[in-house]
Amino acid sequence: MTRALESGPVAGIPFGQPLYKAVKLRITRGLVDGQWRPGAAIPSEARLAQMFQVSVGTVRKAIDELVAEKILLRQQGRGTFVAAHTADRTLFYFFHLVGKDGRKETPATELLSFVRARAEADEAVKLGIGRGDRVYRIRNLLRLSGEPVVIDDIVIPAQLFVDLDERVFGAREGTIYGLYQARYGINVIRIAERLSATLADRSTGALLGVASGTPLLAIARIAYTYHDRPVELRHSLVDTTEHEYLSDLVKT
Amino acid sequence: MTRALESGPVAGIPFGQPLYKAVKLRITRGLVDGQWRPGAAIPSEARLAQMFQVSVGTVRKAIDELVAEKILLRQQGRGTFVAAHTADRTLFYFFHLVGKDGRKETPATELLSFVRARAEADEAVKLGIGRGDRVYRIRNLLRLSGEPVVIDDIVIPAQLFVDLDERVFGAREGTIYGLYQARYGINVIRIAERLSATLADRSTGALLGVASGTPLLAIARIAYTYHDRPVELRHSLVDTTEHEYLSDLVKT
DNA sequence: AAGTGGTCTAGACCACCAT
DNA sequence: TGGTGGTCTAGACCACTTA
Repeated sequence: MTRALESGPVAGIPFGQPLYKAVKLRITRGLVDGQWRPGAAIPSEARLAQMFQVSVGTVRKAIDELVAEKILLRQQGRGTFVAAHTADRTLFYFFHLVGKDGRKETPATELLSFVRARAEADEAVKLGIGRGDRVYRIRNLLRLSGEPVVIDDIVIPAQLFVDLDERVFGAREGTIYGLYQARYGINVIRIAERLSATLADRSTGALLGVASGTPLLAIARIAYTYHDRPVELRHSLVDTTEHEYLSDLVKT
Repeated sequence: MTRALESGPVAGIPFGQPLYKAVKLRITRGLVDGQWRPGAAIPSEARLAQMFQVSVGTVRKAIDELVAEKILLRQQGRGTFVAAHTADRTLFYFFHLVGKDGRKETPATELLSFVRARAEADEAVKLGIGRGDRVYRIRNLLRLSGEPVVIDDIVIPAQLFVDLDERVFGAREGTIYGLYQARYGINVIRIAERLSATLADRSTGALLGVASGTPLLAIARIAYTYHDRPVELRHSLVDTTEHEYLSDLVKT
């Protein structure tokens, strides 16, 4: 088997790409179309090698990258699994607040409002949808140890989350990204965040139980699914009196 | 060659460790003791395999991890190089501020003060030194597009940076971490940061050209060298009027 | 015992770079 | 042209999990 894929076993792949990239794309396709669901095991490396007519080493290299991206999880002796949005994973990869003593805690979410609306121009650009397309706007209050700490304003395209409503959102078990994943097949795999400092106005101050003029951490998030497709905007206001935002590049 | 290293070619390694971990440690040793210097190439994979009496694949796996940690850089056809603290690398991995328009810019540094002092209790713990050990305290003003944006307060142990003084610090070419690396052989390879929101007091406001009471982003950083050894504390205050802090997990 | 991922080897060939 | 890293293969054996 030569390096380039001039007419290989993996169809629909650009020429000149390494074989393992093609294998990675084939596996990703299986994830996108729901062939292998979150929490479940994908076929064994030997089986995939057989399916794709490549060597096990090549399959391993493809899976290596997906594991590095936290899309797949390997468990020796058990198999390779599609990462699911459990509370633990959310806490580790998608929730960056910790107590000033360093402790991590799962936040309790309280739905403040849920409305149907239309995308503003800048939102449409960031979400890759049309200006004026339908969106849901969701406001949540997050508590840590019972105290209000974060106000989250979420914007998601209605076309991706058909028939989502306040009842479904409120009745979910588990995390918000778990709901996206379980009910709508949308798997958030990466987020990008921009942080700045701002001041609490009267209404947000009231929600967070702080005086207006209190400094707050403002976080603008874009959440992405496979192939860097944006699926959610989220703007957070954080009272950093007792908590901090942790930014730490992971080590091996 | 079996998996475990009961009495292998690589001495001084715990039993039961994979061979490639031992190889990785041997390579890291060469980096720590300055055998292979930043910017220079390490021996070829074939040569290392020969030196360590292992297969090329095992050397590659060790290097793979060091490359993933941004400690080494591979360049096809040229060799594998020790990452150096160039302005570009700093901008990409150690400086997280971007303009609100998304543009990255190298900051201009102005030394405000340089004093010899002794470590406070909490600083000593974070730096892994004794309480009261000598440290340098350095205050810098960072400008972006000519405007003051950041105040940096740096604390470093004097024992690691012997004979550092204001003149040496001010006369450096390149980045601060470049100075640590070139003159003291201390290679910062990872940072951890905690962010919160605060208010400008009168003196910091004056330095940043903002009114007291302006919200600022506070960043507490610990910088690490090999083996997770802390070597620098840095506290930053950022005017986020025109700039934001970018937190983005890197993709493959 | 069977099946999974994890490690290690040896070798072939390709792509890229310097000379 | 020679040396470097990059890809791909094939096979052996180990470690771990499950039944």
